[in-house]
Amino acid sequence: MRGKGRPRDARLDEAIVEAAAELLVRDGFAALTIDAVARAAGTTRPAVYRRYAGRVELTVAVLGHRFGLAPVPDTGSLRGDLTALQAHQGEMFRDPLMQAAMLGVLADVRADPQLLAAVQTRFLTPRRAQTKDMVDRAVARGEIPAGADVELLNDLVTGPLLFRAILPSLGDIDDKLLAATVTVGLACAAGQL
Amino acid sequence: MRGKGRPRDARLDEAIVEAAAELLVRDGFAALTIDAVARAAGTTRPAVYRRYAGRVELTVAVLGHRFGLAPVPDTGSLRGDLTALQAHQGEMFRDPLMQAAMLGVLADVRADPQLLAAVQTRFLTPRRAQTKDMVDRAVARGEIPAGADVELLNDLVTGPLLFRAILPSLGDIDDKLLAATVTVGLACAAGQL
Amino acid sequence: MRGKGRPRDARLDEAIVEAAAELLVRDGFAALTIDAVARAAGTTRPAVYRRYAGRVELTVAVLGHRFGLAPVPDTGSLRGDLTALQAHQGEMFRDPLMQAAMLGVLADVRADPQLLAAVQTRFLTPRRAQTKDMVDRAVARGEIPAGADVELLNDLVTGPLLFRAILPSLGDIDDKLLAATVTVGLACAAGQL
Amino acid sequence: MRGKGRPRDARLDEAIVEAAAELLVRDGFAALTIDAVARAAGTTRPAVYRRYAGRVELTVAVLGHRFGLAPVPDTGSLRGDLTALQAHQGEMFRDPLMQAAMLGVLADVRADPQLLAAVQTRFLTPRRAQTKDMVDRAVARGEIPAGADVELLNDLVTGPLLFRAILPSLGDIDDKLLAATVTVGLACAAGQL
DNA sequence: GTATAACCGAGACGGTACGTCAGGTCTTGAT
DNA sequence: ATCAAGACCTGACGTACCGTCTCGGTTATAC
Repeated sequence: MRGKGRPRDARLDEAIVEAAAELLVRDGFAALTIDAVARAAGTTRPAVYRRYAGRVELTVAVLGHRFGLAPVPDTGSLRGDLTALQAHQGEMFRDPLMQAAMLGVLADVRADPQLLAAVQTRFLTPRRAQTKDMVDRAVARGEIPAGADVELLNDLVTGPLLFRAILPSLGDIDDKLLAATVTVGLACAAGQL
Repeated sequence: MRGKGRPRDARLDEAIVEAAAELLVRDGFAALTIDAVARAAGTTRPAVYRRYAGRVELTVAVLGHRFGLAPVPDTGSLRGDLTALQAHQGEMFRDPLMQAAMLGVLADVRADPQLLAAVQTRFLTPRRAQTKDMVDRAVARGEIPAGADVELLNDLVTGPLLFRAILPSLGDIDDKLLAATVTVGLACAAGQL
Repeated sequence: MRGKGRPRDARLDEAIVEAAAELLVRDGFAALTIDAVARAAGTTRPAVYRRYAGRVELTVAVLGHRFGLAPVPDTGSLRGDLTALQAHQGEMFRDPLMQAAMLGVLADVRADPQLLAAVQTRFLTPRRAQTKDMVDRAVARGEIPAGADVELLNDLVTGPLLFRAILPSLGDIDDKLLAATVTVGLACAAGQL
Repeated sequence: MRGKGRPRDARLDEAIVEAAAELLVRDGFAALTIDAVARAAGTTRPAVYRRYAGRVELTVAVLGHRFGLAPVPDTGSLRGDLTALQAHQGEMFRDPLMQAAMLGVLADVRADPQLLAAVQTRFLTPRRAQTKDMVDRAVARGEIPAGADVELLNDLVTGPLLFRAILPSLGDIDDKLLAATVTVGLACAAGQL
């Protein structure tokens, strides 16, 4: 079922993604050019363009490769689930690669609706579903009443982490912040917000 | 008292800022080039460069011009102050200009420490001071005990708004979100987080 | 045997030379900018710079393209050869393109020895060789004694044409002038000057 | 009859012309900018522009200042007059200042008819008149018949000198050339061309 | 004596053109 | 159909210089 011509070099696939990740961390998204990636990967521009339509698509692929699907936690309590989720999110937003890449991708994505949809289905929707499952389980357990606003919950606990990830001059994403967001999340789930 | 050379054309000052604002809203920060701004303003590149060192500085100026110093509210109660603050922040983050410009600026700012400092002193520090005043007044009134973590408070109430502003596919920055953040802010100020 | 990269667009080659020629005739060499050429040719500056190092090189190429190697005449007599040569030179110096371009090139060439050498080998040396051949043939035929000063001959017959070509207010390069220079050339070749 | 305002600084007048002459010889006409002249003369651009409309006008003034009206020679014979004239012209065309400035002026003059007229009345017309006087005297003396073509004569004797002045790679303007042009001039005056 | 006017320096302005960089595309010849 | 190599065309860059203008101050003539 494979095409007729010469097959793609698998080592190039990997070299390109690795080169992109390294360049992102070292020089930031603004300095990420397909040219630089190709050079760092020991190949040429067309070889990169054959795999990715542009630097945004490449960066999204790099992020997806590194920060794949979150491990769905089921700790038995909503507090435990939320704590695990925030620990995971904290780790992700603290990662230098994520910090370097995130803003640039988001900035460029605004212009292209197609790209926006791709990012959404790859990153946002799964997380949202995960949060919903978490809340549903808590409702089933009788921990909280039904009817919690899952979107609100998600944004309240994720927003502060994102905020600190964006500007390096703000405080770290430390345990105190994570604990506070967990408390906020519980209150929101309980319908107190 | 005035400098010695030929004075700057005030109409150009305005035309440039207006052209930049319009282009930002229409095409986004990624498509904002000094070239395009100059053309749209009916002038030439050097005239723009004489006023701003680059597109980031220009964008920061546009934002500063539109979203000048926040009106310091003193409503007599912490709840009132927080509500006013969040209403103001909500309006700002809902503005298409802010949404179009913010991410690009933040992305480019990461690389240049000098630029970062400029953005910080122009936008972040004043807000932070404002929040601190608000809390101090509440302590003086006896509404809350001293010792609240002002930074944490600020990030908890601002982060969710920013989050929704970043991706147009998420929910709006509606009254429900603002009310929730006010409640979260009060709890934080009261030391309950 | 062709290079490896993408071949040059032949239509651009032509469009650039044509645009340059047209602009030269219309506005003169002083107004010939790479910018204007690129615009008139429907392309961009780099495309022009890839082909020519600057406006002087471009102009030299245009002249070389239009006033290629002179057809070597051998009419059987020195008088016939000289008449043919002067007819050809007269036509060349009467051409509006040559009149528009010549002075600017010569003015700029003075500064750059490398450019000077290029112009010399492209335009001066061939003509000089041609004149020498003409005289040698006449000597072989027995028309004139050996030992004529070829350089002197050349300058005596070319100088007056150039002089009239330079300033449009002087007289035309008419048949009377051409006939006079032929007579002068014959006298010079015969060693009477 | 002098204007009302502050009179012009005569030392500046001189400093500007001298600076221009020096720069012309050193760097050539192509590198002659009003800015450089002003700096070398120890003044500012507006002071130069107050005196000359541009670099061409300035250069013309410099040339006029240096190569003023030719001393009208009347040696008693046409041959003597022509020899004197050519000696003078040879000296002029050999001068580095003339060689540096001439071509640039002529190139720029083509575009501007007004400038062309100025150059003509300042340089060409006087010379032409001089040649005519010379021929008229010879006719009066009975040396030659009336009806000689003065313009032709002028171009035949001046052209070769100009030609050698234009390109530094050609031969010098030596005595042999001057002698040849004198002979040519005599032949022309005698109606033999 | 005072007003007027043109000059002076200093210096920034608006704008044209420059020469270059980097982005994304295309062609070639070979695997 | 892929690979490397490499040149292509284009949009945009940031800079240099031009000729002009504005300023505060000076120096002559004219009222």
